[in-house]
Amino acid sequence: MSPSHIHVPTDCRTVTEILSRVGDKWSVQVVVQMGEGPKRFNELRRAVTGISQRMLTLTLRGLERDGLVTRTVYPTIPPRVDYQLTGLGCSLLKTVRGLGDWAIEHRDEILTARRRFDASGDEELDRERPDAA
Amino acid sequence: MSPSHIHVPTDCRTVTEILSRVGDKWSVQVVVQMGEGPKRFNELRRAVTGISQRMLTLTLRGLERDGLVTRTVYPTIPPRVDYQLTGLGCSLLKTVRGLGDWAIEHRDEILTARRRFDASGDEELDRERPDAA
DNA sequence: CAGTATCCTTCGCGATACTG
DNA sequence: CAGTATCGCGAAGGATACTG
Repeated sequence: MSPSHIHVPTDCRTVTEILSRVGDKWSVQVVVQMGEGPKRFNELRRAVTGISQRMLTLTLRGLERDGLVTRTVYPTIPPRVDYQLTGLGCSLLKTVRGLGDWAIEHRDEILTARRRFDASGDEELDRERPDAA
Repeated sequence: MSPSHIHVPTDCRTVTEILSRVGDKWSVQVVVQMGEGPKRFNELRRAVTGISQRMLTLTLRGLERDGLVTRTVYPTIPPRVDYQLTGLGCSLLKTVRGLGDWAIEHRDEILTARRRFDASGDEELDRERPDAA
């Protein structure tokens, strides 16, 4: 019943905390993979290039803890575990896509700005040490 | 002229890279502060509670490098430096607010899920060591 | 297959001191 | 006021080995 439309300082920390979830190295990529439906552990591992077994486990635990994914164990041999986005997870995915689209849309602008910035830094160095060239 | 609506693998890394900007500890908070207009260095420092001088400098440099803020130096004594969002920076702020709103909206759901998860973990421990209680 | 446990490295970040 | 330079810690994350 707390008025969520009123911004109190507490919200800032909460938002930052949740943003750090999104900002961590793997969560978003894992969530995106599950967007297409339930996935098994090694299926995710192959889909998310570069992730280690350890980090996939930790990432999935974190997402499960926050109620973003469900973990379903089928006690077969060999064992089978399915991970699936919850409603909350789906809604996060949608929101995150907004950011993803922004990134793709402005990718070139950013890369260009970066090159300009780096280049202008080099110029300053050249002015300090004209004999460097 | 590259078809930005077609997803090639390269985009994933770019998106991740830009998401990590958003996910870092201070960038978003600094950007939000500048949303209300140009700000001076120490003004930002006071507004963003907990940030160190070093991190504010690094954060601002990063944002400037990516073309998200401009840095204007007034060669007065004492020196005065204004930081201001660019158009690109403003558009990022808008997008990030989407995520912020999501976080505020689902804050309680997440916290509840967390408590449930942590509690169920304790139960399992109790079952393994019934004498622990 | 789906993990857990352990070790080890890298790096983000804070604290502190100094400068134009 | 607005930085830069240096040091050190703790957490994040990778590699590897082992298990039900």
